[in-house]
Parts: sequence; structure tokens; C-alpha cells
Amino acid sequence: MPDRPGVAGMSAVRKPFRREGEDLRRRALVEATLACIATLGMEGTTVREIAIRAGVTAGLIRHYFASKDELVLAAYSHYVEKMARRSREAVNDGPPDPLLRLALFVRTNLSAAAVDQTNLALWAGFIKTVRTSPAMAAIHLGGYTGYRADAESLIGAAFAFIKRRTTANELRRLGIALNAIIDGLWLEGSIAPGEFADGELTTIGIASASALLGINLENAGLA
Amino acid sequence: MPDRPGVAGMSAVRKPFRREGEDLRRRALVEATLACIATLGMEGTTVREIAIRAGVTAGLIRHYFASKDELVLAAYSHYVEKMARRSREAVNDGPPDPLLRLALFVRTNLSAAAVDQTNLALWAGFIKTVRTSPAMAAIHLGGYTGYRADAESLIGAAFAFIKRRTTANELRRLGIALNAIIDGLWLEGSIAPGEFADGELTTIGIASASALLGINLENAGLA
DNA sequence: AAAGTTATTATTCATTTGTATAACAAAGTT
DNA sequence: AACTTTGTTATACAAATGAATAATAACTTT
Repeated sequence: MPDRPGVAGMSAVRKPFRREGEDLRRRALVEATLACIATLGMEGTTVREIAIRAGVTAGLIRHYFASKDELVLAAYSHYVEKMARRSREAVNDGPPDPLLRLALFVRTNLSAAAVDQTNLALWAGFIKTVRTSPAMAAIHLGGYTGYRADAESLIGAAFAFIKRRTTANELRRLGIALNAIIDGLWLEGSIAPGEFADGELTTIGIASASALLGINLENAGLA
Repeated sequence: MPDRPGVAGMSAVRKPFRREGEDLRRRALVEATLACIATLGMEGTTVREIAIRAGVTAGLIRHYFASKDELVLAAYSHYVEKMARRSREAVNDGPPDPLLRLALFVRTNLSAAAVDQTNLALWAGFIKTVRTSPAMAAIHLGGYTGYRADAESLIGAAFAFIKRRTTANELRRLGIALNAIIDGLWLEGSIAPGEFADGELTTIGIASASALLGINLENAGLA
């Protein structure tokens, strides 16, 4: 018994609508899905709830996506790309100094924008699906290895800048470690936001990266 | 139409059972819940599936737990305690040398037993619930702060052993950082197990911890 | 051995969910 | 202005789920 249109065929007011373009509708649905997962978790993410948030009715979802799974897939892809883009843009828009760029990389990924419960909820909501769905796993791996490649590249540039010799193997290990520090701090901060003072995670991140790489990044990256 | 007992009142064989003690049944249900979450994720974890894995029928769940949520809560609590206990026991059973103990702490939490997809699936399944349920959040925070306290304590002992002076603040920051490294490596290894060679995460973990703390742990902890 | 407890199974129910289909209307085409 | 297309809403449906209740049998007590 739907409640919106008349109680029992009484008024039967049909929801007015406009025909928006496909791009707009797909994006609206994808973003509504992300908002839904972030707010209610994957279980609370029903086609009806998504539709409400996108300002449409549930039936429209199937017009643009073959199934709910496909919509979730599109949403995850969108999310991964957005995250990767933000990290890359922040560094690319930064100064050319490799040390400053490295510090900026750490800072950006530990900024208040990155470290919040919404992101964590999204991440956790998706992660479990990554295990069961090969399509999700592919998207995830793509984003992840790209992320680590960025870290390695930045470290390599910084080492070259200070004329420190290194090997591919060492670079790989340091890339993994730097990523681990960032991920770990991100995780801690996202789960228990109240446990850390403002900027504390960033400070720890920079200090840890400095110790890890043997480069002093403490005074770098503060434009 | 249940399939087990006779097709239509034909044989009507009732499932035979034994009256196990309350402890046994509660534990079986909790463990079945964990197995279910690990294998199927939180969505696939239905009361019926849990009951099957525990070798009982769904109705029994409500006899021991007021609701499914309460069962999940008990399962999470059990999981957190088990993890904390394992880490602590490994260190306590180890040698008295503070440096060896610190290395052992890192190794244990990055061992193959800890780093696997099952644990990740469990963790991810629970994490999202932590956000919405205060009871879950309390359990989580308890386990987490305890874990970090252990790290701080081990670092403090190691510093005292090598007669290095420190402050409470530095100890806190190093504890957070060490934890972050372990968590981050654990995460990377659990998500993409194929990406790392055997023992690679452990090696990186020890090397990173050494750099972070300024203590050489490389040759420690190999009984 | 008879009676009583209650652990356990079996059944029922209301709700929710994803999907499928039907009805409708907004925009384009001629 | 009439016709077509298809974006969009509304309804229907079967399956699944958590919970509630009824039926039964395994122990315990006496």
C-alpha cells in the first residue's frame, strides 16, 4: 500500500517529473548510493532508499542499471576514482620540490577531509563486497596499486633530489611501508575521531615518514 | 514448506537433538556467527544460516539471545577478546628481553595467522556496525585502546632497557605510529594476499618499526 | 516410574527486498 | 497537430528475513 498517491485511489496524484539526461540521472543515482552506504551501511542501502535520495522512484534504477549490484559497482568505481584523483591533484598542484611534494602527499591523505567516519563507512561497506565479487576486486586492486605506485614514485623523486642511491627493491618496500603508515593512521583516526587532537595524526604521519625514509619532512609542505 | 520433515505430514521426522549446556550452545552460536560473517559477510548472516552452522534450528537462537543483534554483539565481543588475548599471550610467553618482545609483538600481529582474508572479512563486517551501534562502539574502543596501551608499554620497556630517555607524549605518538604501521601492513596484506611474498610483510614491519623507534630489531625475535 | 521443566524443533506471520511489469507522460519528429 | 519514443512512475510479486508462537521431547526431580 503506497502512501504517497491517494489512500485508496482517492486523489491518485502522480509524482510530477522532468526527463533529465542520462548522465545526470546516472550520476545522481551513483551519488545517492554512496550517500546511502556511508549513512546506513550496505544493509540499509535498498533500491527504495537510493531512489528517494536521488529524487526518483525505485523503478527508474532498473532503467539505467541492469541490477542493484551493477549500480553498486558503478558507485564503487566512482568512489575509487574520486579518491585517487584528489590525492594526485593535491600533489600535482603543489610545488615542484620533491620533498615538499612528499610531505604534501602525507598531509593530504591524513587531512580532515580524508579522515572522517563517512569515508570509513564507505570503505568498510565496500570492502566486504570486494572479497566476493571479482568485478569489485578488480576495481579495488586498480585503485590500490595505483596509489602505491604514486607513493613509490614520490619517494624515488625525493631520493634522487637528495642524491641518495636506492634500489627498486628498497623503493618497493618503502612504498609499502609509507602506504601502511598512512592507511593505519587514517584507519585509527576514522574509527575513533575523538581520540586525536587536531592535526595530531598529520604530525605523527610526517614524523613517522621522516624516520622511515631518513628524510626530514617536518618543516616541509607548509605553504 | 520445510523440506526436512516429511513432504506433507508423511513421515514427519523431527530432528533428533540433545540438550547441551547453555555454555556450549552459546559458544557454538557465537562461533557460527563469526564463521558466517567471515564467509558470507554481514548480509549473508541470517539467523537461519547461523543456526545451520551451529547445528541447531533457527528458533533456538531466540532462546539464548533476545535478538539477532544481541548475538552479533556477543560474537564481536568474543572476537575482540580472542585477538587481544592472542597478541598478549604471544608476547608474554616470549623471552624477557624487551627488544625481543617488541619484535615478537610486530611479528605476531603480521603473522600468516593474523593476516588473512577471513580476519579482514570479519573486521570489515563488524566495522560498519561500530558506527551505528553504541554498544558495538564500546566493545571496539575497549579492544583498541588496550591494544595501543600494549604497544606503548612495550616501547617504553625497550627504551628503558637501552637507557633511552623519553616522555609520555613521545611514547604516545610512537605507540600510535607503531600501531598504524602494523594495522596498515595488516590491511594491505589481507586485502591483496597475492601481492606480497612470504614473510615480506613481517620483514617490512620489523624494518619500519626499527626506523621508527631508532632501535635495531632486525636480528631480534628469532628464537 | 510418574510428573514436571525447559531446551529444542516446527510452524506461522508481518515486513522488507530486489525485480518484473504495467500505466503514464514528457519530449522529440514529422 | 498527430504520432512515436522512451524516460518515469506506480503496482505487483515471489523470495527472504527476523521474530513470535505452538508443539514436542530430553532431561531432572521426586
